[in-house]
Amino acid sequence: MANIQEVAKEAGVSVATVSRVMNGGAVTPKTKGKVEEVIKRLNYEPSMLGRNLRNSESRLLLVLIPTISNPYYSDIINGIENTVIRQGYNILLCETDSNPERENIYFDMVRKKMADGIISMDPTVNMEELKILAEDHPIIQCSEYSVESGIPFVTIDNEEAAYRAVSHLVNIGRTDIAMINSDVTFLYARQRQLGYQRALEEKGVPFDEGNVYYTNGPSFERGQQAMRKILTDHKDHSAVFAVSDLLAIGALKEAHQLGLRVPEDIAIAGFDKIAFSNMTNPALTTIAQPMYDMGTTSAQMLIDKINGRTVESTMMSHELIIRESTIG
Amino acid sequence: MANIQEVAKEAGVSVATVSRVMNGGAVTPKTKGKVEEVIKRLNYEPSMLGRNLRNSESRLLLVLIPTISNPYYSDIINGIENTVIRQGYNILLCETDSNPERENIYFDMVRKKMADGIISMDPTVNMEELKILAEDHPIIQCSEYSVESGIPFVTIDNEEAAYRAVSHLVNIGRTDIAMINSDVTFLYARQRQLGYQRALEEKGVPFDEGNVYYTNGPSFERGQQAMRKILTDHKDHSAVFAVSDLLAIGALKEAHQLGLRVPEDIAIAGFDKIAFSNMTNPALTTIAQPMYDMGTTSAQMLIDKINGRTVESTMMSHELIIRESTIG
DNA sequence: TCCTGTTTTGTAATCGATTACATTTAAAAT
DNA sequence: ATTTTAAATGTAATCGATTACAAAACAGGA
Repeated sequence: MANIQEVAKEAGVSVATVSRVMNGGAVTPKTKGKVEEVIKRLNYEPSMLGRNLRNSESRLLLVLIPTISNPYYSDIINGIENTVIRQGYNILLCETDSNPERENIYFDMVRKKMADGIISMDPTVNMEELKILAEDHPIIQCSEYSVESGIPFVTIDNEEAAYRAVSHLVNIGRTDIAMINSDVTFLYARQRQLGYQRALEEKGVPFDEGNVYYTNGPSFERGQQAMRKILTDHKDHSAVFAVSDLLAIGALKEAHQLGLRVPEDIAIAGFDKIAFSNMTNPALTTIAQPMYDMGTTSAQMLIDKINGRTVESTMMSHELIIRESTIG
Repeated sequence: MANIQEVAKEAGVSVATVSRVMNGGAVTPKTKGKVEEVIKRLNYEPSMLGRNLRNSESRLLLVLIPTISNPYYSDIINGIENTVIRQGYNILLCETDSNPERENIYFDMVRKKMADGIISMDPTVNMEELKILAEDHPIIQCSEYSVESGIPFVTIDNEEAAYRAVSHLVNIGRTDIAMINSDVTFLYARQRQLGYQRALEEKGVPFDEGNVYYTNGPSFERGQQAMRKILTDHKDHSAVFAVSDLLAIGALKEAHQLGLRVPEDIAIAGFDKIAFSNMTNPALTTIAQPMYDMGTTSAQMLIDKINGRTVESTMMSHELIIRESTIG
């Protein structure tokens, strides 16, 4: 592997000239041609390590997610990726597994200059640590956020979205609605519960804490468990609102397993519009978040922040997608 | 942000001594304590950029996948991640979108020393380019591979696995089996078709090319399309073998949509045992690959290769998981 | 005390690029 | 032809670590 010195020597010029040829500096067409010929002949590829050290940047951005197995993140990541690649950056997908140790490895990468910034989408992130890190390094929150942290964020109006989903259930005549929530330590969980509550109270249905079933994270299995609990409680719910599609799909599976028809016996609505929400039978009513745009927006915000520009938190729009699981 | 120079000056020692304190060299307990105090006080974090340049390594490994939205990869990636992190590496998840341009960006990262090696899981990878890259850089193929490339690989016996799945369908009395294959430019697709063929012929059912439905990639939508075609061809198939769970889940959805009962009217088997294969209704019969182990194995192979050790290609075991979609 | 051998510490080169500044070369103006 | 001005090129410092080698400090033995 040739380096810039060898190219310079072979072409009979200085390293500065080679560098200029590479980066579009002022060089005579003649020398440029000569150098380019040598570059091609020696198969020279400039080392990013040298350049990065000199420029004290890595052009690597971290994207923190709790797990890649939740398809919720895939479109957001797509948006991020397309945005940053166009500007000469790359992303490192960081799966924390909600493990503080793992998380710390990634924080360390930023501290040690191996990454230029972070987009955090991890609801389980250690906000204290993140806040401290944000004092010295560019960080953006996407989807899940904390206002008090002072770290810019991109999100949707969770409360309003949940309100709309639950209102829709009420409007099709299902007032007896159970809620499958995840963990109220997460802001989105609290916000969506508020929306659920508001929709019910507005229709004169008193809010009953007993109708909210909390799970330990938004996974398929937890959705199954919650649904089993709901059905064995024998409260005759005619609808279920789950705060995530994975939970809803789990609930759907369990309802079928226990011989119920969806939506005839029980309607189910999810949240997020992950790809799989359309693959179930019946297809799932859900809330669509502008995933891709949330990705591009947060990515651009991060790059702006890296470049010293000031950035503003953004609230994005959402949409209720009515499908088979709540029709009838 | 303090650097090693400032720490050295502040502690009244040389940079060499600071480096030794950081990396466990020989230092007097007294100096060690003094330096550590300064490190803590100045909040010093050694820059990886400097170290990496000096050591000409990045300790970053690339993992090439066509798309993160295919959950097939998540467990493999988990295995890779756990293995490499323990050895001081990190992975960069690279989504190529089957786009040669994107792919080239990642290849460039290796050429430019921003990554130390590659685990390729992308069936659409440009094998010519990969082969050339492998001459100068450590590369391992996982799951999808090419023997002729000479690049070490980790895989399962696709032909045998498909043979078992199809034999199972025959054994439950369904000899009239359609196959939903992806693209035969992929080795796994050809191998699984061979297994399908062998299972049929062994039971005296002649192979009929007309019963194989090719799709443009293993996605849910393609599975739906293929199933629609199968059912409108009116050949009265009593079973479908799909080469991937996503295809099978699409087929399942379409069968339901068209009013068929699974497995009573038509049995469906998939391949890969992705998490969602258990969330459908009915749950999907499928082939389990030792995903996590494939991840750890290929990761260790890559690290071995980086360290100049010789590595051998590995064939891993698989398992037929019989579930509701083929019972009855 | 002096010498030897070992351990600790420091000096300076190195990794591979970029870039400020100095110098040379070429073009334009007189 | 000479001076002025602009463009091209080169020299060397720099980014922040590691490490070979040199030098200094210290211990033990005579």
